[in-house]
Amino acid sequence: MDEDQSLTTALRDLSPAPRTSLADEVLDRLRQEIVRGRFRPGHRLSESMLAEAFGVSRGPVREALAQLQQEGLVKVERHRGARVNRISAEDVGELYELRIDLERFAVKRAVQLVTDGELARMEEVVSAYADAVERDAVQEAVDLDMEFHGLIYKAARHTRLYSCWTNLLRSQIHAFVLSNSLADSSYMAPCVSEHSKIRGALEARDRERAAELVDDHLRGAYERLVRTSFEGKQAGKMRR
Amino acid sequence: MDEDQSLTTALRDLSPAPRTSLADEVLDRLRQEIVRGRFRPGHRLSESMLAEAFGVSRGPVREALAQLQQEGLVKVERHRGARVNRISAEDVGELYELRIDLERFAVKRAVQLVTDGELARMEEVVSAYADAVERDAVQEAVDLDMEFHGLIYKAARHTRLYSCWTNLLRSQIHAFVLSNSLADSSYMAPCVSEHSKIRGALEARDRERAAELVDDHLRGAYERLVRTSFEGKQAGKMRR
DNA sequence: TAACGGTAAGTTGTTAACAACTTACTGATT
DNA sequence: AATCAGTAAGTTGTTAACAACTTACCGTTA
Repeated sequence: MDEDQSLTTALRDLSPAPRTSLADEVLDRLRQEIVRGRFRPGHRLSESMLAEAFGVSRGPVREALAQLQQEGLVKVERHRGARVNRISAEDVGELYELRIDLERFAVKRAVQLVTDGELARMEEVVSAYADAVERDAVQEAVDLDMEFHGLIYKAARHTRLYSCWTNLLRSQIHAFVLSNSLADSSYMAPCVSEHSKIRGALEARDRERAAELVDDHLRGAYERLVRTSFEGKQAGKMRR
Repeated sequence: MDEDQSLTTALRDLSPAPRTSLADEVLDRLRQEIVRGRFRPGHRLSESMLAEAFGVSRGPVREALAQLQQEGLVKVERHRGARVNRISAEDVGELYELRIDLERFAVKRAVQLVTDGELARMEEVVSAYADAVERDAVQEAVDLDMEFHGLIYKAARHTRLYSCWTNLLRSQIHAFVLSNSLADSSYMAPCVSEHSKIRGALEARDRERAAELVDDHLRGAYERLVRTSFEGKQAGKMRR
């Protein structure tokens, strides 16, 4: 039916967000506050204080804190409350060792499954990233960095793999990369062309090259991160 | 001080569980009920019904359901409640594809980090597993299977990797392997010697052999699982 | 007959109050 | 001075009640 067709087409453009729960809103805002460094590591996150600040009751706040613990941004101790996690050199080592393994896995699947729309979006993100780096818009650039890598995971069409990224890796990596980039703005420059090359390998459906590029990109990024954030400490070279 | 020494030694043996939260108790019991098949896929899990059944209020039940969703055992939909997940052929494919990658990763680390105590415990578990298989004690055997693989992840000393196992893989795999083994008791027999060989490679600190054995073990197990549970459907061979 | 509006039952989302626990402080005791 | 019991303040864990939403049912209308 023609009527139906136009109706569903119209509806598709409408109503992107049907209305979310308070817990989700609190979760998103709180995650952003922590990632952007407005709550420092060690800072106590009292449920009642947060509830008042966000204008909700403690229930949704509790839910959000539980999820943020899963993401590694906070630590909740029974009867002792939640604190913002400090990300140690060991944490970064674990995060990147696992990330390299999973993102190689992801990009190899993505080579075969990525859609034209996703490749187009990646190109947009790479361009916007280059522009943000140029303008020294650090926060914006890191957001785009995260989106680029998220697109790779998403293109892999593997729900559990994607969940590893969003629930286990992303938030802590986001927080750490941002704080590092604010301290050392030279971190991001090499990433621009590397992202572009990874996208190119995906478009060319070159599986081995894509995996190799992701590997090199992440190892290089890891090296730069630990060099500026943990120099002096035994930074621990990662084994191949 | 000698007094202190003996005191701490005594305390270490005491109080293994200082008292847990209601949410955790509900979580453990509910997970067990689902894994053991007392709640079938599609079964609605109403918060108030569960609260009454466990003798607690809805709060702890809600927390438990959120965690079980993370583990993949239930699906919670906003304002529509929770249902027990059905594990599809695609789910098993995803689970094992990711599991093979992660468990290879885990065992390669474990080769270098496993302790004598852990090797000893593995030997116990392998023996008990063989015995349970012999006695056709299926449920007990599958519990021990899960413990064996959990020990590998634990020995890898990688908190996020271990979290992948406990939060993302274990519960669904446990549920599926148990239901499969109850239907086809021949599934488990080959695992006994394979477990033993993996333990042997760990003890011998033979990294490549351990990884290869884990790979073969899991691919073989996957083949047997899909053969009996999804024969007819396009089971999808896993790429190497 | 099929589509529509209204309503009732039952569910989840959220709140506010109470119970249990942790922590820091105070003052007595050795 | 150091240790310890007692206590008070503040936190989280849990509960029960209320609000918002989903769903199914039922009679009406075209």
